[in-house]
Amino acid sequence: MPELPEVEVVRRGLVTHVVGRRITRVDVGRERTVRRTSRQAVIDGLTGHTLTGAGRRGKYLICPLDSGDAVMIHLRMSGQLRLAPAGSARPAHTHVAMSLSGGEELRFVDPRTFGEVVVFDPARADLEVPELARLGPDPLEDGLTAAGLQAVMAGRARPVKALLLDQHAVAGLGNIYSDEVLHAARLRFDRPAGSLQPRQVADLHHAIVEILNAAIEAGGSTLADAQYVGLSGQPGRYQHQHQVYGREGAPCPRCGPRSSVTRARYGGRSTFFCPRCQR
DNA sequence: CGATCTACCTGATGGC
DNA sequence: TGCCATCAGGTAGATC
Repeated sequence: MPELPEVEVVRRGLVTHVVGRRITRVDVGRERTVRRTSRQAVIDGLTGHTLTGAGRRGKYLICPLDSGDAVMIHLRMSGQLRLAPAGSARPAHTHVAMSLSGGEELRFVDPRTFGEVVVFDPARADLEVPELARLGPDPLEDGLTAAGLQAVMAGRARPVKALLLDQHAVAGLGNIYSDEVLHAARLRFDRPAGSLQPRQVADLHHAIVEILNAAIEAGGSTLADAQYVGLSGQPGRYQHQHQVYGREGAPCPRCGPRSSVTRARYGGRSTFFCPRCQR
């Protein structure tokens, strides 16, 4: 599932392959993908225009257009952006297809249709994409510091994992990376956030930055369901470095055979941790 | 404020 | 072979 590293890999792909190329034609299949506005608004907002950049905040892609508008793309659970030769067979669940000058097509493919494509006026962002303003700091884009993380955690009774997953607290972590980060920082998912010692917050901050950067370097994580691949269809490689996520029953990489990775249910989702070294 | 639940949606997988 | 239940999880919103 796309979290910050996967979205960042896609963003970089857009910078390399899409920014600066004119969108000559737009097809919108399923209306649900453009539900925020309308089919026509997305077609009109993109056709004949060019992405002048590609930005990211948390898991949101935000690309300015030469019209003065911007396009926001959120992959949610199963969305993919794929670049392919024009005229090649479109994958199932291709909901938006943008023909680019130069003969390729940028496709938004999303089996579960949770994802979104929105063209909006940045001057009206508060009205049209209000969630962007509510995002917490992006650990990489906004230079989140240990002190900044401390401010997020301080005095909170909520489990530390709940805060890591809360995009209003910190933007970009999802279920996979929050489990990995907590393992690296030796913290249990259900530790009250406010109970962390300054040293532990510093460790957590360090783990967040290190793991997100390492995952980006590795091209993101592609799980068995292959829900995430990059712009050119390339899978990520960071799943091979996962220490706990999806590894129930395996020996803890830090404790060895003395402890095995345990799966718990937290907030309706799977949580993987080592009961020995995470406290 | 927060905990918990639900909705949204499809595909893969496991049990029988 | 099919059928049904379950799981995957990002985010918003309702409810207590």
